[in-house]
Amino acid sequence: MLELAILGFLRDQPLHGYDLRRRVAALMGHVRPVADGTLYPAIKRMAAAGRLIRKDEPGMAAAPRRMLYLTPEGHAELERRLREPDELDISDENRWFTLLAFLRHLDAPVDQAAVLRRRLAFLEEPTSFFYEGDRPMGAEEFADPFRQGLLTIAHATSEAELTWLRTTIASLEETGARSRVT
Amino acid sequence: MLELAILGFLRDQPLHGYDLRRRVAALMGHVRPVADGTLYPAIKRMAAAGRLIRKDEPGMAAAPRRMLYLTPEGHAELERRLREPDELDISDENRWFTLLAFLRHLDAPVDQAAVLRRRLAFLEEPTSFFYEGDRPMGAEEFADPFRQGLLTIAHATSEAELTWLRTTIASLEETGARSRVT
DNA sequence: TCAATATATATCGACGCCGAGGTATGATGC
DNA sequence: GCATCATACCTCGGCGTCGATATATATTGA
Repeated sequence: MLELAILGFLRDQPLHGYDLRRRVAALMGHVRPVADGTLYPAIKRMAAAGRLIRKDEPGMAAAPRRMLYLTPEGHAELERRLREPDELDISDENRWFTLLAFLRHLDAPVDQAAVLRRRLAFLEEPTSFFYEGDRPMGAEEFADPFRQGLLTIAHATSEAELTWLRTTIASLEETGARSRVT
Repeated sequence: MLELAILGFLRDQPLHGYDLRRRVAALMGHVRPVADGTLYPAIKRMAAAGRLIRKDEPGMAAAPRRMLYLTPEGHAELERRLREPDELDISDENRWFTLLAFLRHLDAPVDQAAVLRRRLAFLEEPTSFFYEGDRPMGAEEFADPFRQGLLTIAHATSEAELTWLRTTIASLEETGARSRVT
């Protein structure tokens, strides 16, 4: 998730670690803040893997900066991660939101639509949070207001997303079809 | 998160590892499946900490089972975690949902309401996912339909939860007030 | 008869994440 | 003159998670 965000932000423009940290914090930090001890090792890992290169520059305000540039390998890796996200990227809301934040970097609308379809399929699958033996339990079955709320919120959330997904997929596929004809 | 779920499920009834695995998978596995290599070490850890004890029993269907019983220490730990969740339990949706699933085990309605208030405060905080320099960006500012969708969905989600939180807090505090008078 | 599946528990190495700590510079405020 | 803050980077130990792997039994179906 972190690596995807780094690749995505660097795709737009070169950044130094500190700036990257601020952007990542805005995107995901609300939910789960990013520690320096997570970010810098991740940068180091990705540099070692050839996905980005570091260039030293004098600092604007204080200490010297190490600007980070995405390499062609990094670019390819971003595309691969967007085009073929693994199941966790689809099911885990935090990861999914990160993916969504950079999905515009997949160039073909049909590919974007294909990713959205996977999320759609995931949300359309019937699920139950609680079981009594083998029998799934509905919201109306327990007196517990918290579990009722849990199911209510989960339902409302997925309805909102389903609506958005369906209209967006339709419009993307229309765009894709038109461009094939042209 | 896993430990909270284990404590919560065992609070209702003794379970063996395999059964626990199924219940945990239903609650959280939809989003992020629980591996055996995560569950069993967690059980072992908690047994070592005195929060549960294991008793061998012949298996119903096959291999022998190790039934898990919550100890008074485990019971106290569950209560502590429910009463004083850390910030991540409040902000991370997956953790929050887990907490919500077992919040009924806090006996005082005022304590339950206090926890909901923390989530309410978190959701009421204004946040922005993206920044242009220092300026937060609204949904209408980017052409990117995916980032627009991201903000739209996040907004719809939190509206649904806010509504539920406000009504539930009100009713819990009314109950609490009534019981103090009685 | 043999394979697959469900039940049932457990370990191990690899790896990523986190919090704490450390270093250095320039601007701001008292 | 000095402390504090924001900028800017980095390491390390500890710990939890994961995937692979191992073991054993009973049932179901080819």
